[in-house]
Amino acid sequence: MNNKEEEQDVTASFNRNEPDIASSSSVGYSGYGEYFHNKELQQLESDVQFRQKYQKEHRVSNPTLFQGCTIYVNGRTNPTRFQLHKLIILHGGTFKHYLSGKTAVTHILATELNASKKSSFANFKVVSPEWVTESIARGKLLPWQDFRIVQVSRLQGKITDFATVRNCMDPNFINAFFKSSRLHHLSNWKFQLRDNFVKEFILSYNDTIPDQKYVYFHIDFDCFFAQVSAKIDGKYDIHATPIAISHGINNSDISSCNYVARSFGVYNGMWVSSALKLCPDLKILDYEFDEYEAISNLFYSALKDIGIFKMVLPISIDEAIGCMLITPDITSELLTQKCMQVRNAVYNVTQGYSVSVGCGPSVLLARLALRKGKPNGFHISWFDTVTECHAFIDHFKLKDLPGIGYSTDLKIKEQFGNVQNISDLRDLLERPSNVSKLIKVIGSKNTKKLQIYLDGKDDDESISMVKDPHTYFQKKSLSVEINYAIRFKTIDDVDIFLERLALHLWEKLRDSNLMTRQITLKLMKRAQGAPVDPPKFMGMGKCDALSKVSNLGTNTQKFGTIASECKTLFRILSVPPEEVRGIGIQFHRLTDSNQKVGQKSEQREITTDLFRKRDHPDDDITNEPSKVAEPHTPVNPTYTSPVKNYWDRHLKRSITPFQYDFPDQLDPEFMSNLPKDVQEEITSHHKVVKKANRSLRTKLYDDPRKQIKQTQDLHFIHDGRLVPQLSFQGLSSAKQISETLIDWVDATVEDGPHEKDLELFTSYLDKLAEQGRCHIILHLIKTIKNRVDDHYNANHEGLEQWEYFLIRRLIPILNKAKPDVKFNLVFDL
DNA sequence: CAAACACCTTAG
DNA sequence: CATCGCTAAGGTGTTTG
Repeated sequence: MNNKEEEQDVTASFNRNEPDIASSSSVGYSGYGEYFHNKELQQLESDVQFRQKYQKEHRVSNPTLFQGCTIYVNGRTNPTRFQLHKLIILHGGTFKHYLSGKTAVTHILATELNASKKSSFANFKVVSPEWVTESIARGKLLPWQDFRIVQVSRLQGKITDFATVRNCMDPNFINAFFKSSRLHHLSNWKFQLRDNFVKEFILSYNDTIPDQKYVYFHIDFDCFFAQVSAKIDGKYDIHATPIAISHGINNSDISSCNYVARSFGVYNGMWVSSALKLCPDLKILDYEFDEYEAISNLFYSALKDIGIFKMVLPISIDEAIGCMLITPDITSELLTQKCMQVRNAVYNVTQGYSVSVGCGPSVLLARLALRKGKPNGFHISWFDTVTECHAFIDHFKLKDLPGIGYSTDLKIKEQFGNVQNISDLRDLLERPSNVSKLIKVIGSKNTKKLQIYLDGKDDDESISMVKDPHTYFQKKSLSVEINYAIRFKTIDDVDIFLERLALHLWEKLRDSNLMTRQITLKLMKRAQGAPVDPPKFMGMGKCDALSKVSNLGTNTQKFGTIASECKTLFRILSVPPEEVRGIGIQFHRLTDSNQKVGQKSEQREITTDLFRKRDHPDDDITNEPSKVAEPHTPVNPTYTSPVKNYWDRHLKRSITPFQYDFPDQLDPEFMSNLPKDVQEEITSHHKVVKKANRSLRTKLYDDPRKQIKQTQDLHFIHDGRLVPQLSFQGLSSAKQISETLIDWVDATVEDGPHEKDLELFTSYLDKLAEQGRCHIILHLIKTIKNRVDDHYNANHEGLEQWEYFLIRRLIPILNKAKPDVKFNLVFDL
């Protein structure tokens, strides 16, 4: 099995030998139990057949390694369950797909066990998959005890059971929440699938793809969660019992329900309480996230192994688009055959899960066909005439079109009255006046997209997904948000939580080898008049969404910078902590951190020499969070932060660009009357607020010494032309500007300069650069550099920021302005 | 008038 | 006891400079 070719060969023959039993609902069985029993027998038989065939083809004798072992694989493993299945049966073992059968399982393979699995598997030999691979490698059955999965809680060291996590200030809250959040899982799975796609794409498509035409197959599980959870639960017939997946019993979302339940009017997204009114017999089952992932892996490997797709585009955990190269001999018979082949392959590889397939000449038509094919079937939208195509599209509802959601649907109906089917919209848009009305309501791009869809064609986004999937699936932003169970009492709570949330996102940034240059903080604020306790337990209720971006001016992967920026942004948004119902952080404008700054261009490498004597790292990549905030334990239950009181006192007057008028200096008398720990609390808080408030603009205008003299519109002669005299902060003489810069550096050695000021200053230099006035730029940079050097012994964080600013933004301006100038000019500084 | 920004919408 | 309302991307309208 060490041989790569042999391994591939195994995969191919493994699939060929699966019994062809997937002719959808026509499988004859009288009850679930019997079906289950038959299914298992068939599987056993096929395993044995496969083993025999393999032995014959490869002339190997009867394997005995795992003889007598009946093995079940739990959760996500490496190698995958699919691969382990092959390994086990090829070496004489028996593979069990379910634990619910009568035959005793001798071993369970798992990488980790959660608390509930730990207790339910207590009487089994639970081992890691290495037991299988190592045994095969050594050619003998190794003692299972050496591969025993001891305790997961020891491995993870965290209590992530939501029931034991008291509230959002619990250090394990974020983990506990995400572990149970279906939406988090959906997003995360998508992230992984896209990531894998991009990685595989580089390997398998490094040759440029010719401008190919495809036939698209949109493949989607029928009520995925419901199917999988029902199979795990094992008690109900998915075709006879109404089933829904949800956490709770009352105001809890139904994430997936089967078609029996839908026949009662139940739908996804409905609360359990209302669903039960429609369908009192509805069975509510739990999520089985590990199993969803395992089945999805089988699903994707099945799609790749069929061999009819040039490319399989990941849409989600249970949904993919297969792209088949178009050939001249395409017939509807051929497409029919391919659809059935896909359905059978998935059914067999996943051991009994049904998918539906939609097939068409565009991504859009494949999607609409899928809708028609559901459930447990397929449909092909292949038309000879435009009229036929229009007729097909016309009978769908507006909301069936991708991109038309609840809100857009409503807007269109409000504008045009009751537009039921797409045909109604087609008729409306015959008149140009209606087209402009539609543009007013949903915008020009959306209108254009709709018009393209009316012809059964793909919009630009779908085209770019298909033509340039590598770019399309590349990550452009990273974010995290939690809008559930968020309840804060003090600004301190917020800071601690923000730090944890930032840590979560920072880890993703680090793991993806990325740096960010722009951070957004997003808050959900309890809407005016909304009840403090919303109908849904711990829910966010009706909220207003607020957000604020911050440009860092440099690419960073520094946890400290990121966390402190988030805290600053929170203060700028000025939402009282107790009104916060949701909180999120986003990173935008990402760059690759592997691409070492110095490598990129000769210029940068040389410019870093400017500061070489300081022996500083030349990028922002060193960044381990020094310590993760631990929760402050309240002194007593009625404890309210003195920071909040202090804050409230200054909340009344609001005159600055920011909503808070915070004193520049802390009142010493006020401070000295406070206990020491409270003093510290205020000082640290004050520091962050100071940064939020600090802006060179406001500061300078407030400062009477720096009252701006109105400069006359003088012009300097440069390069034989008249150029307008530039000014920075209303100051125009070089001397005045230098003084300002020195003050600026002095004022910001501790906390670093404010981004707004940096931008202001850079744009001033840019203008100078445009005019080729390098000597002035040089002079100004030199002024800053000298002043920063003067402060060097102070060892403040702000100095670092100044350095980065000089290297990253000022020197490039200089280089750009005079590319022919030798770099020793820079050294003349 | 382009870029930046805040906010909205969608999908699964 | 309840309950686990995420996240990336594209669009729109307004402000800014």
